[in-house]
Amino acid sequence: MSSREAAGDPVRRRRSGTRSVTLQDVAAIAGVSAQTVSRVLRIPDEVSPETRDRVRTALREAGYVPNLSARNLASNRSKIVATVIPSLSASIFSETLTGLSSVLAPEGYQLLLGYTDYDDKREEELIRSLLGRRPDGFFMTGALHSPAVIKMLKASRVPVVETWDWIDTPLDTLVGFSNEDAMYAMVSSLHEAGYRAPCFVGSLLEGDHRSRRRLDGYLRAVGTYWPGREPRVVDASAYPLALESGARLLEVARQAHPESDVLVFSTDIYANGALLAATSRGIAVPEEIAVAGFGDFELSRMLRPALTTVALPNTTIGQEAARMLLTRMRGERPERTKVDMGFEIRRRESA
Amino acid sequence: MSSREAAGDPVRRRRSGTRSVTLQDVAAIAGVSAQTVSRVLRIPDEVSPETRDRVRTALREAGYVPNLSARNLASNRSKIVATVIPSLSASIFSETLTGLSSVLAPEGYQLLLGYTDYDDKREEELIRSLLGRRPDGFFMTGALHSPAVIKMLKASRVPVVETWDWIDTPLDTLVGFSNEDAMYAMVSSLHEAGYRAPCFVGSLLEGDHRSRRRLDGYLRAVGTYWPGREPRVVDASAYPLALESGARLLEVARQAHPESDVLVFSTDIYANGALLAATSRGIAVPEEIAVAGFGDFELSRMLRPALTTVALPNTTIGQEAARMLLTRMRGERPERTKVDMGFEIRRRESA
DNA sequence: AGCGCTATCGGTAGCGCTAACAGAAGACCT
DNA sequence: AGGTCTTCTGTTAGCGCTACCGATAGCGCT
Repeated sequence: MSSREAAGDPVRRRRSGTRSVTLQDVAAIAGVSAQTVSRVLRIPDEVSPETRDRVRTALREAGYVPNLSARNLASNRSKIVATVIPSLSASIFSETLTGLSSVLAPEGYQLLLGYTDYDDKREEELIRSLLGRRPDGFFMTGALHSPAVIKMLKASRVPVVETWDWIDTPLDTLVGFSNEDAMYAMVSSLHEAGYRAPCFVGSLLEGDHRSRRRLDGYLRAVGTYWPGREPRVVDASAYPLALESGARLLEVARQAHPESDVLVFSTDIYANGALLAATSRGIAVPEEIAVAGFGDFELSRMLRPALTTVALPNTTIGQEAARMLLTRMRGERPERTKVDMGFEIRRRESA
Repeated sequence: MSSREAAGDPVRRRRSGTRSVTLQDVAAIAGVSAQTVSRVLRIPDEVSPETRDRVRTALREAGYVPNLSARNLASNRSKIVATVIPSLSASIFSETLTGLSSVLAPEGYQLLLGYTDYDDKREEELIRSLLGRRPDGFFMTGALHSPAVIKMLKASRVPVVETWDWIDTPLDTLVGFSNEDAMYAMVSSLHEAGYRAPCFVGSLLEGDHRSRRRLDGYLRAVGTYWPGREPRVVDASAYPLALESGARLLEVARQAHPESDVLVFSTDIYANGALLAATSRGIAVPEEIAVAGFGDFELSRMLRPALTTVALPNTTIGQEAARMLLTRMRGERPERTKVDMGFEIRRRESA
């Protein structure tokens, strides 16, 4: 202001700024106030058609791109959904992400992605940094979290949807299925098919909660069908999530429990790797050893023998979770805060 | 309102705000100014040890989570790298993302992810919305973009790294390889191995630029080794990127060009699907028909026969691109703005 | 004692936007 | 005619943070 020329003139601060086009610039071109431009962007119906057109022309002419940080700060809404997955490379989650994004993107939400690498400590840091963006919603893979995580999320009052698991009291909402029941059902199915010596092969990694829940289901099934029997278990924690590991684990399992008649893997990746290795080495599946998986990847039904496995609602979990979040983000209460998406045993040739 | 009773009392505006802990709150607890708290977070060395400890205690006690939107607005840095990939489900890019993130995360950068589904129009909208967050850097898959995209990115003055392709004049920096040369090399290798009737099978989709470049390489090779010969090409655009499609395309290609002795697929996904289908149907590979792929997925070397394919620097592209961005985001000029990560022909049993 | 320096802290303006209010102009009603 | 209501636009005050500048105290040195 020129009124500050006088003696006690306060210092004139200059900040670099974005040096990109602002609402003010557009307003100047269109000959209206910044507020009106803002309205054209957010609630065009409340602006008269003539001004609206004029402003829109100015917007195009100036090449305006709204600064969402500023919008976020002023409106207290970020249009961001923070998304926590265990790993980028596990293709299984990418289907869930696709489902999630396909529902959220049309509503103008962006996904801010982070992965934990199955490490609880990393999850904690990740969530802290994601919370910094003040997301409108939180998508979590898994439903077992450290007290620190729970505390942070509760304190933030952000709508949260937990997925891919099943617990009694979710943080906020839950869209998933019971890994334990699914594995139990798998072993039941194998028992029914006549198998008598199953061996569980899966990650017992600290941070891989879903794999542990599958183990729980396996243990419970063994308790039911072979009471008193020491369960056969092979820990796969040391093996990366890759087909190659499945090949190795086939060896390890047959060494550790030669009497096993079926290997029950905690994921299709291992199972398919084992299947491929068995074929290469001339081990007959399912005659010599049967194989079962978890996840029903596309490869699982393409291989010969095709893999017996548990089909999971990969994509639909993402879509349903997105709908749940949308409801919560509108401030409404969904009819049900827990949705069981179920699972399905797929009996094929491998077992 | 009771607060406005007084005569000249200026209107007292109340905004809801985040209602979460702010710097002010922490400052009040620690008995210092907000500015000092801010310094403890950003440049702790400039604060005396005693105050620093006091502030840190207060930060913990209050459960402070910085509002990055506000920080972004004030500092004009977002610590966000916008990341554009064609598809979430193409596992091949997830490796690149892992590489990217593994280098950027330790530096405090978050990935804001978007995917285009191989659609140029969607890419444009996506980039506009990503730019709204004022990212510090831009990671692009591919190097061929619409004029509108180029204009927006140039205007934003954000460091950009294009990847997975090779062109003369990148927008800013480029970390990739030549899809055309790679495919040319593959066909050369097949020619050298004695194949005489190759057939290209791949997406000719408008937005799938990399696949088209592979076709270009194929066409050039045919021109070199079989001058005058009409190139055999099967358009796979209508088939989703899945193993199942490979099975179908095997049929289609053998129908369309029965005399082909080798099918050259634009991606390992199709190629592996074809391989699996051939095995199921008793078609001998490579005797009856040989198969070559592009990408070298893990499955490709696990199958029997193992797939002859082109190995690409999936993960290292991400890492190198991240380093490139870091340099540019520091405002420095990298020694080279174009880095060729190369490729490698992997001769295996399928061809 | 006075000077210049550094280390440490606080005050203030402003980043670009929107919520909340205010006001003008016309439409409509009694 | 006067009042009320609606439609449209502008003004103002923040949102939570950091850049920028100043102020103060303490230090070593002449």
